[in-house]
Order: sequence, then structure tokens, then C-alpha cells
Amino acid sequence: MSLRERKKLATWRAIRTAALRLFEERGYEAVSVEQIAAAADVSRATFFNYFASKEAVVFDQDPEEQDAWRALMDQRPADEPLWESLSAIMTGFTERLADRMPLQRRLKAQSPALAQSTQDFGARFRDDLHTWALARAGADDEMTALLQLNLVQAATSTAYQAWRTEEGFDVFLQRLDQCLRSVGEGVGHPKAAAHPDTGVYTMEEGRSATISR
Amino acid sequence: MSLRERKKLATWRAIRTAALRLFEERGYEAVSVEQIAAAADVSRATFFNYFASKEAVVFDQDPEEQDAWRALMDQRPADEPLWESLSAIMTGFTERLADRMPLQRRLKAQSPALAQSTQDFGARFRDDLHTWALARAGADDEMTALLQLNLVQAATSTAYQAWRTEEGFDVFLQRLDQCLRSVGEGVGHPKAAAHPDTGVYTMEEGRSATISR
DNA sequence: TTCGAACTCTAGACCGCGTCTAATTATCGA
DNA sequence: TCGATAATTAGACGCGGTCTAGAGTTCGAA
Repeated sequence: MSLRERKKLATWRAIRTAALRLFEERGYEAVSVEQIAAAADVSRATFFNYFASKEAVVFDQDPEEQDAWRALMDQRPADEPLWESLSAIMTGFTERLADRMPLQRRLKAQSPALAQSTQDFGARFRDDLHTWALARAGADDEMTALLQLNLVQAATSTAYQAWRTEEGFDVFLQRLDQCLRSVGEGVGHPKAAAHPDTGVYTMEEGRSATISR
Repeated sequence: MSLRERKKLATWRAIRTAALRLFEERGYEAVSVEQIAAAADVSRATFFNYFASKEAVVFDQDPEEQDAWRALMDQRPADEPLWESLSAIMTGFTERLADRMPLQRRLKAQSPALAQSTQDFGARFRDDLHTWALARAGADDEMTALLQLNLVQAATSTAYQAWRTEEGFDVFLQRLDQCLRSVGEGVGHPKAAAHPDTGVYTMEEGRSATISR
């Protein structure tokens, strides 16, 4: 790693940590890019060299994170069904977010501007997952791959939305697992079977499969 | 309908039509709010009285549309499974967008700023659907309702993403139907059955259910 | 070690979105 | 007809995001 690269990474992290600190102290909207830049000892222009927008500093991933999720994708066996691969990768990815998700959640709860942004965590991860899934599926299955990408995304954001502030991160992960399974099995079956192994699925008369909270 | 209300609706429509015309002529980014306001014969401030943002003028629904989708929701039988209701409502809603979706699509294709916005069509519709589904499901099923909301959303945007420029609107609707069925039946079953009625589902060895394009 | 190429940082100007205020005008109900 | 209420407006402001020109830094090859 050259000096240039090391400096670059250091600057990236300096900007981000300064920004997150200020955001937490004063709130997202109350902090301007200028203040972030000043706190990180760089110019405003440099901030925009590193982050495409003010939001990006909240949602972008540390460059080294990218290697981690790439590894996650590579280690899925080639003959595994796509849905299982996607579920496993997404689970693995979110597990590594244990530290940062609570902060993001706090900021989002506090700032309408951030809350509205659908930039949940890692647009870059989504992009990577997208290209990975399309490459894996082959041209014929393009729409299937697309659908499953959107579904794994939907499952994740469902678990995220249902995640209460007072609940621990493990509760989130558990819900994510529930959602992924539920989607995999189909949500339109009135006669969904209970799962003896987990016991999280219940059945109601004339309703779709439900998930106990 | 009072004079005030009639005038208000007229102004709303004047702003919107002026905006869409300009956008189509010159492109989204090349048109400023000031120019829209001038073309609609109102002040810039009035524009922001009617639309929360420049994007909103592309995505907001005509106030009378709201009545239409409310009717869609009300006419679903109370004992229908939630997933079927959601599918039917979403299908009915999108069918009424036949005119406007192609334009939105063109604008999005042309403007990165719009494309990135996840404000697909009708944040307001989504909100209404949200409250409707939660009221319908009752407190116990909150997470199930949430999940199904996100899934119907995912199915719709999948069909949208797979929709090529040269294809007609009916192709989009057909794909939407495929996606909704596929989600309802579960996407994680390697042994998905072919559907004799539509013939759109195929089966592949060791893969999830696939949908032919 | 030197030197030019390539990269990075920076100040500063600029544009447009979105907010706010205070004042003017139009509609309403009685 | 008149007071209350709502809609419209000009104008100023802050901030995010872009761009340019130039200064400073790192790199690799001679």
C-alpha cells in the first residue's frame, strides 16, 4: 500500500469519524459540510472529493468492508440455489453492521431528511450484490435474479422497520432470518406449516403465513 | 366544491402540466423551479406551496387519483387473504398509471438525479396502502403486514426494472402479475411447479423457480 | 538525486433548491 | 358588507453541490 493510498484512507476515515461525531452531538441537519470539513482539517472541496453528498458520509462503507462482503459472495458454492446464497450473503453482511446500524438508526430517527432517504446501508453493497447475482444467474434468469434481489432487500428492510429502538441487535438478526424464510416459502399460502425447528411460524384461519413477534 | 378548492386544483394542475411539458422539452435538470413557476404563471413561493420539492412535481398524484385508489382498497372483501388483496390493489393502481408511467420512465432514464430517487410513483399511495394494510391485519400481524407490503413493493419494482423502453405497457402489467404470483408461491422452492394456465413458470435443475422473459 | 508527470488539495465563485417573513390580495361565512 | 381566514407574493437567506485554476505532494524513471 503506497503512501498515497494510506493517506487517502486516513483522510477518508478522518472525515467520516469527524462527521459522525458531530452528527451525534448536534444532529444531522444542524451540522454543515463546512463544519465537518473544518473538524477533519480539510477543505470543503476535499470533503466532496471523498463523499458524493452529505448523506454519503453516513451510508458509505469503509473501503476495507468491500473486501469482506466480496469474500462472502465468493465463498458461496456454485450449485447452491440462488435464494439461499442471497439469504446467506445478506445475513453475513448485516452481521458485520452490528456497530454501525444502531448509530444510523439513531440519526435516521432524529432527522427527517435522512429517514426519507432509501439509502439504507450500502448502496455499494447492493450494486455489488446485483452484479454478482446477475452473473451467477446467467442471462436467461435475469428477471428471476432481479426479483430475488428485490425480495432479499424487502426482507431486510422489513426486519429493519420492525426493529424497535429498545431491542438488541440480535433481535434484528432473528427477525431477518424469519423474514427470509417466510419469503422463501411463499407468502401467499393460507396453509403455511409451522416449523418445528424454530417455532416462529404460526397459522391463522384464512390468513397468510404470519410471524409471531 | 367551493371556488377556493376549484382554484386550488386548477393551480395544482397548471403547475404540473407546465412542469412536465418543460421537463420533456429540455430535460429535468435543465429546468429550474423558477422557470416552472413562470410558465405556470405563479411565483416560486407558490410552487413550493403546492409541491414539497422539485421531484414531487414528477411523482405526486393528482388529488382525484387518491379517491380512486381509496376505492380500490375499500372494495376488497374483508375475508380475503392479505396477499391477494395487496396484489389486486397494486395491480389496479398500476393499471391507472398507463399514461404517466412512460413519461416518468423517460425522465428517469434521462436524469440521474431522478433515477436515483426511490420515489418511484406515489409515496402517498404507499403510505395509504401501509395504513390500510396495518389496519386490516390487526396489531398481532404487524410484521407480517409489513413484510407483505415490502414484498408487493419489491414485486412491482422488479417488473418496473425489467421493463424495457421498447416494450408496451401491457408487457409491464404481465410481468407484474408474474412477479406477484411468484412471490406468493415462494421463491425458495427448487421444485416449483409449472403453471398450465399461464405457462410462464419454468423449472430448472437445482435452481429456484424461474420466470421466462 | 532529480525532474516531470500524475495526483491531491484548496480557495473562491457560482447556481439552484428549499425555507422564512412580512405584506398584499382573494375568498369565505355570517 | 365586514371581519376572519386562506392564498399569493417578493425578497432575502443558508446550504448543498459543482467547477476552475492554481498550489502543493507523491511517484517512477532516468
